[in-house]
Amino acid sequence: MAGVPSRVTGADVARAAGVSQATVSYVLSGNTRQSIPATTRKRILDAADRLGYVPHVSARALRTGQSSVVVLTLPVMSDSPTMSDMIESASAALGRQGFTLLTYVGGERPSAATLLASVAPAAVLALRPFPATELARFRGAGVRLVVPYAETTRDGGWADWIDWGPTAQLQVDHLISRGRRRIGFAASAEFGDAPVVRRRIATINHALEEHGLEPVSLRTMPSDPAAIIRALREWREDVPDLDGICAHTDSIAIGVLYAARELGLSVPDDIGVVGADDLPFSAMVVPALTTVRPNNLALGENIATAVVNYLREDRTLEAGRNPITVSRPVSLVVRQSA
Amino acid sequence: MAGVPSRVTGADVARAAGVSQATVSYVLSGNTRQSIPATTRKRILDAADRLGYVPHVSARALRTGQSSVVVLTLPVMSDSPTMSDMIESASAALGRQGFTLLTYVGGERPSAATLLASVAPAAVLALRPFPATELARFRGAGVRLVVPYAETTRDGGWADWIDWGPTAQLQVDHLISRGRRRIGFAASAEFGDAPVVRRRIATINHALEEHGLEPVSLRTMPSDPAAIIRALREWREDVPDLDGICAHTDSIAIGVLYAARELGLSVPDDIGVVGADDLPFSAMVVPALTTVRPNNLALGENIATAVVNYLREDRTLEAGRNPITVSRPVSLVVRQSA
DNA sequence: TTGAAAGCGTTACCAG
DNA sequence: CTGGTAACGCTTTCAA
Repeated sequence: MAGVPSRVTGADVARAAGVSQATVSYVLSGNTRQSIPATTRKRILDAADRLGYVPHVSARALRTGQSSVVVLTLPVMSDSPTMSDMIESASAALGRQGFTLLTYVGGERPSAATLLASVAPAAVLALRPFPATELARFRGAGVRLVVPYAETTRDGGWADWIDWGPTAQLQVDHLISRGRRRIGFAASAEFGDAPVVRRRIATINHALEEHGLEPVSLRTMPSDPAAIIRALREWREDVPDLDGICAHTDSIAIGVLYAARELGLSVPDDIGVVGADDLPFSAMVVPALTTVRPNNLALGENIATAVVNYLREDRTLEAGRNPITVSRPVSLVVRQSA
Repeated sequence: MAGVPSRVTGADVARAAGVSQATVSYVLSGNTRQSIPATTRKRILDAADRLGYVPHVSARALRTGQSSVVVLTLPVMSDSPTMSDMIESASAALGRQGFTLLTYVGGERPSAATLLASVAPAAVLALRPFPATELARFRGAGVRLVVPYAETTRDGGWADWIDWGPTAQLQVDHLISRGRRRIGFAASAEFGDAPVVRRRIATINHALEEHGLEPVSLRTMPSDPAAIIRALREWREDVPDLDGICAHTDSIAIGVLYAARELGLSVPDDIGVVGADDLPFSAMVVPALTTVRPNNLALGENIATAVVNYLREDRTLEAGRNPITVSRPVSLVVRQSA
């Protein structure tokens, strides 16, 4: 029979090294307030290594009341490289600061209970605001920071996070500078009217107003090819002078390009299209997509920095106060579609 | 001053409900071996609710030695919907069984230490085999299952996992049935010669051999548009009769389609291309991509089931033994590219 | 049916 | 500099 190889504990190491458990803890947890002679230290380190000692996280967390886990909750594991890159770089940056980023993918929003029943995160990052009741749960469980994605909710959810303004600004400015007068926003069904979307539309409208142009025409694009064609045709019927489209993502933009071609419209002559994300495909479609390229590595690092600062400052969670704002560096990539 | 709102513990609930801490534990942890009268139970539940009690996972884990966390480690947060869908459905299925799936994105492979220093997972899933030393670490930390992605490594890593055979089989069978005689495999630089890749090539070669055809011609495609064109031109020069390409992913396939168009080649007349993944874009490119569509929801559920069964059976980790094999249901989607 | 109490593996105070 | 030892919050055995 296999038999569970019972765990090597600090006491085992102490016995092997001929010291007390306390001394082992001082050495292995890197406590600097207690000086330990090099020879004792080495004896302990050797013994720990030989025995294959692995500290018990739960015991440590129980004792210290601290956790090094940061959980990012996502409703779906998005398929955009933007999200991927951002997560990668945030993960690396947090790792450098001694934290571990773990991503939870679940339903609309994971209930606080689900998360708390499994890990005891130091911080929780989310794309949507949490209702006040869930915030309270987190606080009660010792979670020190919860950062929903954007905008304050009526019931006291957290405020701002990633700043989407510049993305929308670049899109609309470019279209206007190319002489477009009637701008539309092609939204994604996936995002509904999430704060992200509202923020971008607000930015666009602000720019349009400054130029004395009509407010943006909003349209949600489906994902089925035939449906996209229909949607664009109807959009053009409803807004005949529509001549510039800001797409929520490159995926949406590519769908619009496809539909335009099928409808016999010329891009960019009849209509200009600007995407957002700069997907690998976007350079290969015909016409090549003009789009907004995010610096996702920088974004991820900005997020990590903001989170770590908050945690280090030991601020407590308070709905609607001390909002975190993370800048999202972007640049315009001009190709052929606008 | 804010002041850390000290945590509500089981003792607090016991005091409020006028019972002992033990009784609280029986009720709140759903222990069935101990019967508790409905009135006492209700009193405890009410008190817990009123006080906002959240059980302390670390304390529980320390006491029970069990964890409900399953960690999936990924070298990069892949941007394919295949991976996304799979993770989503595995997460949901594991959730139904009382486990929480958390994804860790890190470097090549996270060192076991990183993971273990933060969470105490019940199981770890990975895309690449772990070296024996890391496996030992996991075992020492009480991790009950570690499942690398594919094939046994020389130093005793784990064996098989997801079965990629059928995907390759559908690709090559389709090309052969359409009269292609000289088949190539367009690989992705991202995957190098990962087990996944070797497995697929082996399957293709097996099929080719059965039909008395030459072994597959392997080529790694770059991601830069100009480089892709160059790569395809050179490939055609080296293998002039190349008339069918199995691509590792739809992304790769779309790159090939793009290069073929730029080189004045007709797809499918001069060369047939079959992708794998069935990305949303794949139906919209010209010519529309013939591809292999995975049933990712089923895949995710299969993974969850396999993991839970292992955990429930309480098997211990043993390199190279008791391999998990998860089937990956696929179907062929015939469009225009082959 | 309830409760007292023993521990799970750590950390950190305080005496030696 | 080192080592007892008291928590941390929970589960579960054993007695009442």
